[in-house]
Amino acid sequence: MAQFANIIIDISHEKVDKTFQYKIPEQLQEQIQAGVKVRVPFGRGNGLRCGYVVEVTDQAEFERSKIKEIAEVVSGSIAAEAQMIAFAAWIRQNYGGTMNQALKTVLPVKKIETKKERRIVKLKMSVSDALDLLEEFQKKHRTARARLLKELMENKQLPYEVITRKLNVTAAVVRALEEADVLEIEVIRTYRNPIREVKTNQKEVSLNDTQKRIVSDILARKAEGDTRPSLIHGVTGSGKTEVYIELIANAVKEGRQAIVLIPEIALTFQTVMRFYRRFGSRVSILNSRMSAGERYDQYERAKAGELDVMIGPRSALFTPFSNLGFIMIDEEHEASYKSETVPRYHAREAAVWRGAVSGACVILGSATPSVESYQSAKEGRYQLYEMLGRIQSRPMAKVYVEDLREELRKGNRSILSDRLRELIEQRLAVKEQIMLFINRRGVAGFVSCRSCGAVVKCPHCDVSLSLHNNGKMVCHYCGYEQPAIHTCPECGSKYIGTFKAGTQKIEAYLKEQFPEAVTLRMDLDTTRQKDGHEKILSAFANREADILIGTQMIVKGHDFPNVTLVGVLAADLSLHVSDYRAAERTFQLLTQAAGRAGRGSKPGEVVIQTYQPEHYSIQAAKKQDYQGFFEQEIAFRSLMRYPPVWNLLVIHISSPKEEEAAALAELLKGRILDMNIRFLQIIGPADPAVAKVNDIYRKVIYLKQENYSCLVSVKDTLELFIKNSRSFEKGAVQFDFNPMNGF
DNA sequence: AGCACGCCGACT
DNA sequence: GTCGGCGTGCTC
Repeated sequence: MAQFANIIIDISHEKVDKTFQYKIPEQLQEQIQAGVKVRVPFGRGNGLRCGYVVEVTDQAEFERSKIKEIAEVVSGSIAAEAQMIAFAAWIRQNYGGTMNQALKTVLPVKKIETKKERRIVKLKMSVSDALDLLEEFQKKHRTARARLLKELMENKQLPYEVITRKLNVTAAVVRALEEADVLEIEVIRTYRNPIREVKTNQKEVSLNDTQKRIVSDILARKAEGDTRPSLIHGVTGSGKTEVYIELIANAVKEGRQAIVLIPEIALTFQTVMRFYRRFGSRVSILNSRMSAGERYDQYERAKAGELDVMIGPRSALFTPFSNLGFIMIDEEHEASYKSETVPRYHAREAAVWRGAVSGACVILGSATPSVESYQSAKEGRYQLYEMLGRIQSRPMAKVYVEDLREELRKGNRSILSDRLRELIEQRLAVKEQIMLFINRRGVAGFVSCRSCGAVVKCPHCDVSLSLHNNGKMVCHYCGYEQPAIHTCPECGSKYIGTFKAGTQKIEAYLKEQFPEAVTLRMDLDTTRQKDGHEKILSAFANREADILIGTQMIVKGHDFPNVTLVGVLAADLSLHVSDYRAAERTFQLLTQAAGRAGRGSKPGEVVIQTYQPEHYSIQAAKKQDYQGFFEQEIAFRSLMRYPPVWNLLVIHISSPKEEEAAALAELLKGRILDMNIRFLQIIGPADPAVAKVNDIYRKVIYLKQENYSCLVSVKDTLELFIKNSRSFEKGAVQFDFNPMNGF
């Protein structure tokens, strides 16, 4: 029976923006749980304040004698805020970290300038009277009053924060002067609306038969009480968005609210406008470019019932709607739905939880569903809907796979295969546009043979070895290492090494080969400035350039009707990162790239260049055969016991001292072994891809087990162990369940 | 945020 | 002395 409750006091001020521990009195035991609103004695005066229970525990984290008792439970509080606190508790439990870290992800940042109310202080007397009063204050050494009055005489009105912060005048002084009729305080509510006013067009779009069938089936299932999430597998251009909008409209009609999650990169003006035209100013957006204040305002508007729909990336999931009816996750396979900081939650899993708790309908959508989701659908945890035809029956693009080994054999050592070069020339001649795509991300130096395509792999893990700067080749899964090689072990060729070709090099090469063509380049360098991303894409959409070269950012979202040729320069790049999701990611990228070609009335062509044309992810992408890919991939995951068949928990250990990190890792491993869990596979401690960052040394341990909740309980045990062990004061430990990115 | 405590100049 | 006002620090 838990004795203590950690409580966050309901005062919006940084100084008390943390948890306080209280005893749970006997008679309240049953009512106390995360999210419950309570009243507690607080501060020296023991005045009763409202607060929310954030966590229930047996651990006294404070001197026991100083812990006070909870006074009472505030009943009937199923407020949005309480729900979000229960959400934080769930996230902490499932992904690790502290309750404060979980709260910070779930609740909006409270900052002084982000208050929903702005208080303005105005002078309430004539200047001559004020002058007399000022003299009196100065004479009597009432410095704070004098400072404030002088400033008010110069400015007439001042924001409250300026007075307390810059002028260093306490609230008590302001209140005293208010009572003395020297000044008055005006309260203004200000919300920032991030979307410009636009005429709305409420007219309903007519749905085709497939769209209608899906909408009515989802609604029927909901009416029957089937709470399972739905997965919509819809190819690019199949009209998924209309289905989402229809379902949202339905929830709104019932007086409920909707959250739409979109990967940040796809959150374009076009996308937002589609929702905005239908739902008007009751739609809002969140994005990472917004200031903390703007984001806070959006959460406040939602809480106040001024919004029906919130659109945004991962963090929009935490919009405090009180009667949430619908959660949509578009492009659900995207890695950006997994948080890269503690707590490392997955927005898809968290959305499913929130949907279940609030009775909201959860819809996942993708042209290339994640292996996890598709597996869930196959096993009946999700309901699957397929939308495999394009609207107006536009033909799918024609896909060519070009073997780069063959090109080398023919003597072509350039970055363009003969076919791609030929097709580029054709397109330039008829003034149609071309996109060239290179996947540079996560290319942690795998070594491949340009002659036969062989990639050096770990003999134990079936993932590529990475070439480290010290000349060794290392497996990031098990720590296996071997010296770097200079001839191919398969064919003896000396054309072996890491693949290096940046977007800049490619652009330079194209300028030389096709001097008449106008090129645009999109990568981290060219998009760093504000809206750089959007500028380049709209310039290309306006046909200001013939060829767009870029990394994966160019294959997401955006419609370019005049693009009829898409080239993938080296599909292998994403295939050989040392990551069990490499094949999945490659298939997704190739499919998306193919979806870019021929979205207008003209048919499209796609050229995929690769050293491994026989690989199933490339073959499946060529045939645009998701099913075929899935069957092969799930077999591989099953064989290698990777997620979603088994589950993986990665434990990151870091410390400023190398020996310390290694020692802590061993200590944790020892503790795990002590638990003596059956069928738990322990790998490591090993060095991660980047073993040292900012002079912090890192180690990783991988745990594999079929049962997810078994890994959660391992995490619980280790968290307790870490908390009670002094050895961990010098190091940090993070948990990552089923990671999305390479190690 | 709100409250108490300790410090400091001013005044009976 | 001691009173009133100001600044600081703490709140489980």
